[in-house]
Amino acid sequence: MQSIRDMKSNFIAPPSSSIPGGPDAYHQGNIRMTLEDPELWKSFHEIGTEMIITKPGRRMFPHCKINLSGLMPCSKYILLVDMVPVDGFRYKWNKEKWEVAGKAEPQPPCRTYLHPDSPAPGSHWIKQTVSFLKLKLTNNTLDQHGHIILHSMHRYHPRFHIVQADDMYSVRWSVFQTFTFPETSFTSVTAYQNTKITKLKIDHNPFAKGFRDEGTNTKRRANRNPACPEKKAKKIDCLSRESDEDSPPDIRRSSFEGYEGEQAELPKTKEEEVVKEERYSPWGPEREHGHHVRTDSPPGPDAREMYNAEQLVPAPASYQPYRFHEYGKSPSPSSSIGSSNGGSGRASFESRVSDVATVPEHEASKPSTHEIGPSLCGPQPPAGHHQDYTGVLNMTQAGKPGVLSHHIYTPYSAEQTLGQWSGPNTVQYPPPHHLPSDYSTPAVHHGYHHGNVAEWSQYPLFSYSCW
DNA sequence: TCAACTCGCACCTTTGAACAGG
DNA sequence: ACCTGTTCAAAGGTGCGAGTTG
Repeated sequence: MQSIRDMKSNFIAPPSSSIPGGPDAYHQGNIRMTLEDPELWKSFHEIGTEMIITKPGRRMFPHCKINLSGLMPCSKYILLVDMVPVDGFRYKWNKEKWEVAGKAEPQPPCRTYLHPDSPAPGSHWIKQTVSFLKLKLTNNTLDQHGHIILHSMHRYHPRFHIVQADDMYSVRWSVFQTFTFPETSFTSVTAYQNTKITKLKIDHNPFAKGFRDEGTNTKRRANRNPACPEKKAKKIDCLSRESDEDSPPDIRRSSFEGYEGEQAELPKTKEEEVVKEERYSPWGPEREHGHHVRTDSPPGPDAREMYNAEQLVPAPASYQPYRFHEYGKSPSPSSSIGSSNGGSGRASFESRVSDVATVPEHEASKPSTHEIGPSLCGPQPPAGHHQDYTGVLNMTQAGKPGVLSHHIYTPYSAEQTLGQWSGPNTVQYPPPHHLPSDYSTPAVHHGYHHGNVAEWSQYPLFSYSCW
């Protein structure tokens, strides 16, 4: 596995002491996140996961499911997911393999999916698998449902963020821990390109049971079966034939241009397996240049441990510098990242100063309409007790708590308006002010009650421009 | 011409309301 | 009155394939 900072090769390697599990592991670094169904993910990843994106929104399959440990049972946490471009390219499926088809399109409004249970005490997250089943992907840039907007034929990978915060407002004072699982990377498509993926989806997704060969679906199968035109024959043929020959990893890899040369060794340990898996991942090449960072804690016996990117603010900034370098592209409309914060942000990043999520100062002083109690292990509001923080948050990063830094890094550009927040009932706030460098101000709780948890969870927590 | 995309379809699971029984 | 289990219909999630678009 790898941390976010390793996704781009031009990131300066952080001091080893900041690496999770290192001698100077951050005190919150004992939070562990493992991916559920790693084998399933792996089987998809080895072929080259594709995720359908549609206008109304499409669920992911496999779903993002994680297990958490190391959380403080009484403290509240917020869980988030966003999608990060893996690279700056657009792809096309050409003759059984993915090829680069040019530069990536300008990133659509980036959105972060907030887990419906957020915020919830650590005990809540620990006791069961956390599922992001309802997360939906869309290619509709005007989407009003809060789905995550992606471009088709681009590669993405989900990032999981866990924030210790009583509520969305105190996120400002909280430390992000960001986790990525390389095997969850995928190519967004409007129609499946690789028939192997189609087959895997049909085999494993219960909703697609009707398309299984052994299924009872006689009508449709009769339709799609032989005497079929070339195109159909090709598909069906591939389905049956490829399923027989798609086992060897090297053959699988051959589907991906530029990856044939990589050879993987059999894993000796779990961690080796992680690295190996990346190597024969069809989407691994650029990561070969990165620095693999070991996980904070040894991988669990049953689930593959993911690499903890540790304290990285969930932000496009993690890949933004890469883009700037690569394309010399103006970072606008998030250009304020570069302009308002200059290189300090990056320096902060590079120096592995931990990140603090903040809300704009003016938000912190908003009058409270719903006092939020402390995170005591006393009576907790039900998991469904949520407030409406829509449009409130603007993220930035500063120093590690207790080691506050003045390097303000604003992946969600401090100058960026929150106007991109979408969805009905969305509270529109004026553009946030520049984030203060003084973080000694105590957090102020705000209460904007929102009765509909599910509804709220659909809205982007951090809607921002990636470029 | 063709790749990417949209849409309607059939098939399936999930969900929740209604109901019965203890 | 309350709880539990069952049934059933509606809602919604799938991939397929034909048609559309640029």
